[in-house]
Amino acid sequence: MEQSAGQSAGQGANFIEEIISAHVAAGRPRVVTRFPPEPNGYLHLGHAKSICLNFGLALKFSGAVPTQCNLRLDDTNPAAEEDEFVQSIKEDVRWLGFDWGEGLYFASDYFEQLFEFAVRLIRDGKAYVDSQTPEQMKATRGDFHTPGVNSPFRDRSVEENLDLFGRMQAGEFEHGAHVLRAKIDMASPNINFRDPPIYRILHADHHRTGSKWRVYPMYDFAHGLSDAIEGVTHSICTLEFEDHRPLYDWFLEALGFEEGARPHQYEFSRLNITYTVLSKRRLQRLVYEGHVESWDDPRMPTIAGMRRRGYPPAALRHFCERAGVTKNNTLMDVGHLEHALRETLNATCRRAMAVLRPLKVVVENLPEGHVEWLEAPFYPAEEEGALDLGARRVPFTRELYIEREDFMEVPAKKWFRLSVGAEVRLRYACLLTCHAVVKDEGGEVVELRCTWDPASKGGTPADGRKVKGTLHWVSATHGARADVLLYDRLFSAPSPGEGKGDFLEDLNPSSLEAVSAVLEPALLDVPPGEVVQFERLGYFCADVKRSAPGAPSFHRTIGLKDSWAKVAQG
RNA sequence: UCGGGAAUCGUCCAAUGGUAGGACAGCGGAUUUUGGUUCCGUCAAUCUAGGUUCGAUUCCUAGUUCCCGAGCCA
Repeated sequence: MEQSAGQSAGQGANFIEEIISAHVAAGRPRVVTRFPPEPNGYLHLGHAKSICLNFGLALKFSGAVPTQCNLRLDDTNPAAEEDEFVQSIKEDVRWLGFDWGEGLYFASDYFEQLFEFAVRLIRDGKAYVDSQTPEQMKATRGDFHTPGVNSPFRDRSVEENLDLFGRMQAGEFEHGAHVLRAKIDMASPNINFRDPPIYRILHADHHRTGSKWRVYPMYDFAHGLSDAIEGVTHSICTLEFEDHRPLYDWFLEALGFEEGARPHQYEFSRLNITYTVLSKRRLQRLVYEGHVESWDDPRMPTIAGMRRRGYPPAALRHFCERAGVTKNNTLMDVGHLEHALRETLNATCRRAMAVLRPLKVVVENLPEGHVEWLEAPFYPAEEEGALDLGARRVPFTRELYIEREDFMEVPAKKWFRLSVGAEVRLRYACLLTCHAVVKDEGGEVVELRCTWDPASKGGTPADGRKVKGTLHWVSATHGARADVLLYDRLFSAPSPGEGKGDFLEDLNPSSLEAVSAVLEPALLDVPPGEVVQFERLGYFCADVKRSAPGAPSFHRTIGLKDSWAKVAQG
């Protein structure tokens, strides 16, 4: 969040920063933004981008003028909104690393004022109660090619409108009987101007105002006015609201908010990422139809899901920062996200060894019952002067496990892992040569007979001979058996549902696989929520939900880059 | 084709009349007790056609393609 304090946006500033820079340069006294989610679902990566943008802007310009970014829950539709979502939203924004200070608001805080604003519009002849049925309204709205026609109720008197609106709120009418509409222009080429509804009857209790209200304001009416009430200067939203902007301005104008002191709306394009879905509707289906366990299923692109998966907040922030802010239609390669993830994890995670698919190795020239505790650092010494952040001891015994895929009976070309007659290094331990395989009745390799070179203890041979392959391993006698969950992308198509009827047809059937792994002893101390690199495999997170004290339950956050896989493919 | 938007390497983002640059991905190499990391190198783009200009990604004209909009959702 360092960057020159916004005096001049400078090179690489996005278009919104440039606009704000110009405003600040022209003497605007403050910058106020807001993040306005509707509490009817969990926040996802698309929201993260908006959060980083809005809160990031307040941070960026704080050196130039007083700034603030509010968190406003846009709770104007009690039918869908729940307090559970309010809590998760607050938690997610905080976890991402942002602070709304005193600026926690609810659109429902303004219901009283909003109602008064509506009454004012009626008094000014700028709003009326329409008593057409929803079907009639739809039919008289016209379409892209034909203008709408005026409602027969359009010219009701102010008194009648006031009376009806009051009785709507008094609960005298059923949902759908009447609606309050702004009186604008039924022939406008912008359909949002064709007398948009601004208040509807909803006999639903609200999570904060209870049963007080029987009419609730619509988005177009409530949003801009809430911005104005809060003193928001820059109201940032996504592109689909672009042609709502004239309406946003219309309400502010109609209610006398002076140009120059009122908020303005700016739009940027929403985030799309390959192999995932980021629409609230689709995420709801995944949860409610049971395709995932919950909103925080580690395969979900929700912030809660990604947190549980093992994403550090910095990875999300870096990703959003690099994704940029424009009005282009984009589909970002998920590789950008994965890169931000690995980059962050690589810099912070401890290393340890675990074997996902164990194959037994017997070190024949080691005595039965032999145990030697070898020291292994938690962090690789990448550079000179790198901090030594501790080490653990790993038991070396006669019977070990290595990764099944690290042995090949008939070695492929460029294979420098284990095969009969080949020598490899066991990381931190020694050089090891395989002499024979033991197979079961089915002909499957179940055990390798090997010998170690005692003059290579620690992994460095006395004669300095080169060994290309280094394998991870775990003692068969000291290793702990544990189920490890391997998550993969939720969808197998870059654009789920594209060209198909339903995005669910592209669900990846193997997005979750459980393996019975063997963990080195030090892994048993990993606290829930921590991510550790299992060397040569990837980053694994001790799940906050499934772990028990002293018995972490790991899942894969993301694998390491695997250039051998490419070589092997040819 | 009614209105509103957008078009730059495979992907994302810069360049605001003066050498089209960065990141991700890819490819090649060096280093490496993780086929990881790191480092070096390399491939690769201005939607099209006209025009203005010494010079156009940028300005003008015409076209093309894509996205959004007809909830009492947000």
